[in-house]
Amino acid sequence: MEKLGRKRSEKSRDAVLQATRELVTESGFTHVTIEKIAARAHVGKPTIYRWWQSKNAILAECVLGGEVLPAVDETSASEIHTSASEWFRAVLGYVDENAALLRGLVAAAYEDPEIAAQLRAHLGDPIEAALIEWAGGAGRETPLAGELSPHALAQLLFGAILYRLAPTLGATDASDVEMFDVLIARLHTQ
Amino acid sequence: MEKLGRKRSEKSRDAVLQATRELVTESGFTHVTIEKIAARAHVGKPTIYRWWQSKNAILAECVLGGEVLPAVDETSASEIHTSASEWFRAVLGYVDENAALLRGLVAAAYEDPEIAAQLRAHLGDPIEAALIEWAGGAGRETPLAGELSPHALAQLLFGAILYRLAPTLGATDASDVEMFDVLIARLHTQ
Amino acid sequence: MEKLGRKRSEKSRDAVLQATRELVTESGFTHVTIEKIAARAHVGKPTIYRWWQSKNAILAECVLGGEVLPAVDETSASEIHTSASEWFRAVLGYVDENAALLRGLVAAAYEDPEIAAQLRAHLGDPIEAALIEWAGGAGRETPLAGELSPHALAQLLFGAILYRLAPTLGATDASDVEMFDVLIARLHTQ
Amino acid sequence: MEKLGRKRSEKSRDAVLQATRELVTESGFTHVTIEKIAARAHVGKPTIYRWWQSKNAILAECVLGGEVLPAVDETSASEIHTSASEWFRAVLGYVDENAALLRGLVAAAYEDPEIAAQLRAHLGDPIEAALIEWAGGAGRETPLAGELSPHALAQLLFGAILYRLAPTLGATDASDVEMFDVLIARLHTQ
DNA sequence: ATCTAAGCGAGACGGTACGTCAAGTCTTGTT
DNA sequence: AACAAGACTTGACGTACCGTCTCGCTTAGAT
Repeated sequence: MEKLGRKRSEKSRDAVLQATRELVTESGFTHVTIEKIAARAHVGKPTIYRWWQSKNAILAECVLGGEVLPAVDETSASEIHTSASEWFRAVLGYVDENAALLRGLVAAAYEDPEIAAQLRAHLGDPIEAALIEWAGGAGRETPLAGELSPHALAQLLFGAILYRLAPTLGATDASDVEMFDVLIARLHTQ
Repeated sequence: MEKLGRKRSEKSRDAVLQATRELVTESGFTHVTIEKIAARAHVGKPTIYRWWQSKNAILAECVLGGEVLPAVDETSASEIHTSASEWFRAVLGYVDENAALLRGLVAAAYEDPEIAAQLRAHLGDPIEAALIEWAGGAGRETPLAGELSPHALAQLLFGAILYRLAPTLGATDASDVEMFDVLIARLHTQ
Repeated sequence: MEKLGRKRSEKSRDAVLQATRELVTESGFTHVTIEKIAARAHVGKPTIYRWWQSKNAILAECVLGGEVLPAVDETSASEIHTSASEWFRAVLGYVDENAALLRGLVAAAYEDPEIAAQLRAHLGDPIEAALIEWAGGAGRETPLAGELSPHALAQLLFGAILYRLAPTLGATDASDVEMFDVLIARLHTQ
Repeated sequence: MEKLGRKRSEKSRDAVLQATRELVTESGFTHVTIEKIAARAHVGKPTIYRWWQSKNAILAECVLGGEVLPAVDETSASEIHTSASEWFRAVLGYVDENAALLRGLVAAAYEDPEIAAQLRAHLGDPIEAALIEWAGGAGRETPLAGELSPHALAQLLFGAILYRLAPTLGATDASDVEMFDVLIARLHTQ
């Protein structure tokens, strides 16, 4: 038995995501409503509810929809610090570009574990994986005596991103990158 | 010209704060409404709007109302690490005790700069002040070569608290304390 | 361009009007609130505000919604008095049957010209038209010397209805009909 | 035991009545609130509630407070029509001067029997008494065959006043006076 | 000449209803 | 069967007034 009826309209999907991006950027996630999204996207509300569970889910798909973070290149040990530093700069670049959207998503994550899980999957886990890779693979996951494990360092970096995203709290200057450079240096020192 | 009219009812004030604490703990900040607070506190809605600007403001007063963080004791240099470690443990204890309320407050901070400023004033600034104190006073505020400044370290610790508060993201285990111990060791090492 | 979307629910419309009729009869128009109407009719407040401008407008539609007054039969000149007397008795019957609703509507008319206009259109104008018909048509509209014009008589009868509706003021006995009989006799005398 | 404490402040009383008169004239009785009266009169709300039962009661005292209608002069029979006509003109003059206040009072009367009773006592009863006087005293109260009794005529005139007060409904022209002249002529004819 | 009880302006209180906004569901007709 | 449009019930919003209740402060007869 094959499926009957019309296929899902990609045009509507894209219009919804685009409208959401615009509205969040313009007025902040709090002031975005499903009704405004539907109106801006020329889409019926039932269409939205058919495909997304909540306003949070639309936002998550906006931010984390495609490929989010760059892959880690395999590099020689001598270039690790340079490569890692560049990689984290790219991460921060992505964060800054999507600051308004991510801010809303982070706010949502504090009340909705589902969103928190998606944030972890698309942001936290890749960071930790990259650090483990640089630290020398899974075998080195256990914390070094008196030093930070890749896991702990990932937490720290994720926290730094959360801090940077908070309005007023975090400046958007380069201090985070320098912090990271100092910390990453600890990873391999001995 | 003296103050005329009836005085503000402290009973109502306390009832509102207590009701908010209960409701946030029971169902999460998102599901708390002004109407439910008013009903639970046996208080009229206008009374709430007379004294608080928003639901966020009530929450902020709940969490940050009294004395929040312990003061830093003056200690001898030899005891710095012990003392700092204990102090940060106390901070985390406060955070864990008020986790549900703080989670809501952090979520609000991501959309409301006013709340963000209060969070910084009551949590971030005391942490930074303590670190500066331990680092040897204002004269040592500038970052040490290859090390973390007290300011950067405060950002890192605040970020760690944000991470710990996020549902699913942060575990409530002792790892943050250990992270802190490692980092604080860097402050004075040279 | 055709009409899109869902049609207006006649069920809701009828429920609102019925609930209003009941509530006005039970407790008087002053104590009727939109919220009570909505609750009794099991209808949302926005639905009410979508279709009616005010509480007054709902009441007006309740009272003046359908066919209000009986038409005037064409009758031979000899039967005019009998016929007119019967017709006015029917008018008073309608007034008495809807006394509670009309009382509220009249009260509203004194503060809201819109309601006053509707009252005139559905009650005053038909009365005047009937009197003109009995007086011999439009050609006889001008006042007879020393007598009452149909227009003046209509004002008098409308005033008598207002008086009868006022609580305490007007008795609900038959005196109005007799007054009318005396007055109508003046219309055609000579 | 005599009364202790301060006497009622006549200044406050007058200020309340004056403020009410102004507010009703400016915006209509519906939009007048106790709070606005208190503010305009520089008077506390409890002072108002201490002396008046309701907003209606304040209005009633505004309109019907002093001497309302002129007394009927004793006149010779030959001058009755002239005298009665002048008297009713004076009544209509009073009505027109206080139209805005009376309109509110009439609206209130339709929902509040207390107000209706006051209206009858200060307006309806004097009219009926005057008509009885002109008709030749109490002995002539019974209706004349085929004519209107003074009681019926009083109802008619009161109704005409109600009609004249209603917005849109009644014009403020002289037609009511002429109507009255025609009717009063019926009183004594035979 | 005090004392003291009531009246006073001001304004906060617990409530009720307002009119609006948005949520998520249901209906209608079109593609 | 999925779509755009839009009416539906529900429930919370923030505001306006209600009528009551403190607040200190007059004010004036009783002591």
